[in-house]
Amino acid sequence: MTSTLKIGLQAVGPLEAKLSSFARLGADEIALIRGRLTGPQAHPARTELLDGGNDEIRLVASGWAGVSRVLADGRRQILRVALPGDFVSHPPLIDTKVVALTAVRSFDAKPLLNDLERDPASAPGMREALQRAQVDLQRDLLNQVVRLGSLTAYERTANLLAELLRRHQRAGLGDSRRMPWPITQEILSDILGLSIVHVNRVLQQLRRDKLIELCAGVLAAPSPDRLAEAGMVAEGPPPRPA
Amino acid sequence: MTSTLKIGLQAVGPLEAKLSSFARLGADEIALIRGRLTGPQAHPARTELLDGGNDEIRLVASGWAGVSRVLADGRRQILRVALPGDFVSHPPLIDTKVVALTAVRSFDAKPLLNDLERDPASAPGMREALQRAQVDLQRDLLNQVVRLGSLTAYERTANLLAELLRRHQRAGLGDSRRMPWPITQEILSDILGLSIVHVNRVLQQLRRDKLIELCAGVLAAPSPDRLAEAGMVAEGPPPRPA
DNA sequence: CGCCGAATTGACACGGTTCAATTGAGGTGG
DNA sequence: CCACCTCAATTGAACCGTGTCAATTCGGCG
Repeated sequence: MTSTLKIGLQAVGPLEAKLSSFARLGADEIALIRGRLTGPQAHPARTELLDGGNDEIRLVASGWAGVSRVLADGRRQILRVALPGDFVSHPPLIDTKVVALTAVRSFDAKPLLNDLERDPASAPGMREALQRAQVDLQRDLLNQVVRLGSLTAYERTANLLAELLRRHQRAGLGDSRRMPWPITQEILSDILGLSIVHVNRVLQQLRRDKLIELCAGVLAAPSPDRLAEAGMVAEGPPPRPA
Repeated sequence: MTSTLKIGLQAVGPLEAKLSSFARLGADEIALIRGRLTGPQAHPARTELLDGGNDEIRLVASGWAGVSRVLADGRRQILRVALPGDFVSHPPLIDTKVVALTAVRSFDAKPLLNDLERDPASAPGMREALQRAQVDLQRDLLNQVVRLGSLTAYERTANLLAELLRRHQRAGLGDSRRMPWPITQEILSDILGLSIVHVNRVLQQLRRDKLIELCAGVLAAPSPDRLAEAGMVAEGPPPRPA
């Protein structure tokens, strides 16, 4: 077993879990995922994930990535967070890059997706799952607009944390109450469109309100429901289990 | 010539102009647009554009529509504005509806899109144009996140107005300096995530700064470039002309 | 031990909201 | 033709959420 293969086996976990939550996958389809992921790469924090290729698509295998736009005067907005199991590609918005928020490992997802496009019928479960994942992505993006446009700092933060918890759970990372918490408050402030100082105070308030606990790189929510409620989360029905 | 056909001929204007700005369309393809638009409908302001059908897709022919989410306590965020020539469908986010911001006329776009899906090769120009329009839509959505997350009220407003000017121009409605302005400041405040009172003050400031003029339902920008600059607009290269 | 980035805290400034009242512009009925 | 109603736009004043600046503490890590 080569080192690459070892990495590959770890890597499929989150993607496999995520897709399985959207549609039932056959053993052959899971094998397809494992066999078609190539070009493993390690990205130190703060580096870009994509090079020039305009149609590049990579799968985040571990760590958190962010789609971020930097304005002329230095303000930075992170448009979306990509967790393990998520795909990233060049955003159509100018001055917008995909950067590693933590250390990240990724794979080239082009071969896998090309195969599917060429012969959709060969992996019907995958195809449906990817479609649903795409819809989910769009939903989270719309929700990010609501977060930034209509929620207070406190609600905004709770809303984001609830979303990240759900996504981690779906990717098989952590349970519904706990997830890794690898990012700084500065990064969080760039996601939420708040100042770093205010993020700090909001997090403290959330802790005082017993909505979250934060220690040793792990974020725990004693009651995910109360957290979601505080964040005005609009919950749809859970996806069809596999 | 029936009344419906008359409406149809007016309706293809914006869509035809928009798509033509993305790819060269053959005469047969334009005829396809005209022939395949059915189910014309008139929507009074403040009503929903879509009924139950989950896969419904409609083309806005005149007026402005908005994708809006209403929170439990009544706060409303308009996620995106749909102008003539834009398609609308059920958003994946819960509690989110497509509503008429002004009086709107629309068509059922399903037959047209179904034809294209069934036989993509029959209208290659259309296919490419629709793809580019889709990318453009995604870009505007990402930009809405930046607007709400990182820009001040003044910048936010300038940025939105610049975007609406560009989109109107692309749809062949008004030139690069002028566009119809059919919405109230309350609606604008729901797009920008600001209070109605503050929107009023920002608009006055923009007028004092000679960035916009507003009268008789028409918005004029003496210098679109300065407006875009004030809005921190990240301009990409213009689309390939037809 | 000493360094450095991240987290935390306090004081203050400011952008934006809220409340409340006024003005202006159609639209309708007497 | 005027009176009246309603909704949108406008204005003023007070309030408050959030940003800014600056200093301090904390926690790894060499």
